[in-house]
Amino acid sequence: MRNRAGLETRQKILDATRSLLSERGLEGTTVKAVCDRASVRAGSFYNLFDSKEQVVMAVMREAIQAVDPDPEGTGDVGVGDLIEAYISYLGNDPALARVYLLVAINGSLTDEDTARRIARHHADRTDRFVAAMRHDRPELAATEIVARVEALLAALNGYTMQALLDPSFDFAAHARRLLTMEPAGDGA
Amino acid sequence: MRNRAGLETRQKILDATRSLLSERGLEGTTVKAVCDRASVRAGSFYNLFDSKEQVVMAVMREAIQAVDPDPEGTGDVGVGDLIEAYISYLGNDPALARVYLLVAINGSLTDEDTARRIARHHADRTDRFVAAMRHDRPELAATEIVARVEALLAALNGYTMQALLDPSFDFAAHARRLLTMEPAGDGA
DNA sequence: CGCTTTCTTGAGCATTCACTCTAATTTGAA
DNA sequence: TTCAAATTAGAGTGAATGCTCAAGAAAGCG
Repeated sequence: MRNRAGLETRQKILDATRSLLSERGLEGTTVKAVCDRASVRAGSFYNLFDSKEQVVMAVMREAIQAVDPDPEGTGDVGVGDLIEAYISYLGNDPALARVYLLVAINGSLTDEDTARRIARHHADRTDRFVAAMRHDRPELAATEIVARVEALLAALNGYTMQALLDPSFDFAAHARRLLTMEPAGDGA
Repeated sequence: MRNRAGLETRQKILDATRSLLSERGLEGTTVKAVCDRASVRAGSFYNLFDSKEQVVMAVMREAIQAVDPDPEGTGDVGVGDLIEAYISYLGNDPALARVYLLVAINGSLTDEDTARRIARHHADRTDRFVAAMRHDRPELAATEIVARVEALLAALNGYTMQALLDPSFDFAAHARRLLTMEPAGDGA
């Protein structure tokens, strides 16, 4: 093993970047702050990463990956399972969830690649939820399922945002309640 | 009228700041960029505003105000009216909506005052929607109404975020569809 | 032990940032 | 027309940013 030390430093930098992004946002996450928190000098940073942007993107990819723990191939997953997985993820590592929203909204304005990445992830997530709802409610029409999933995910994202803004917000309870909601057909 | 010129310049600066925030986000909105777009020199900027933060806050207050056009005192407003108002606002001036989300998520991390302002606005908006839903469905229990409004607003915010990320997203159609959704009581 | 590769250091670079200041210009009341 | 206040211009400040680089320390191989 030739570069163990380098890998350890790399991890320290990633950890520092993730926590800083979560605590202070994009603007507050400077290379100096990252280096200080990681106990590393600027030279080491640029020995392992080409730019600040590259680290931020690495953390964001980490966040995207984590948003929905991968049930890879499991066919009998319901919407409830996906929601529960998301709840526990957001409870265990709120930092990553914050980073996701932060970088999505900020990065998408300036960086086209980020915008595509986020869009792609959202499409994948929608597909996953659609499959889960088809498993739960095989009697529903395809378009109906998509519409419900879109509303569900929008609400989930809205609650995530709220949790980011207000730490005392009970995300789990609100998220679970979404499970009991469904279209009435003809509304008020 | 002693300071008409100053007022015009002030407006030019506010317009430039709003559009820049919407297009490039907080980081991309520099004082130089604002001055360039407003065709004004730095000296004029600081003659009218104390700091960059002050202009950003002014635009944000504008955005908060605009998010829900004020029906001030009108008692017979339904949820549908509020949603339609929001749709037309977001359609007519997407820049302000983007600014709102942007500053809410970024500013709340660093600035405590912004965080309070956003929280307060969210509470007010919730109250408005609760009143509207009470008008539509007087038979529902208070707690039930609050729960539905919370889900509705979360979905609305989620869709807003999506519209910000993807300009081709049909916000109006999705927002209107939320009107037809309601809890099933006992879900799947 | 020697020797190459990998890693770290930390001073320092160019650039950009928000912001200041003085002098000049414009404005509007008298 | 006069004059003072309001407004603007634009060079300039210091601090902070992302990033570079030459030199040395540490690590792993023979």
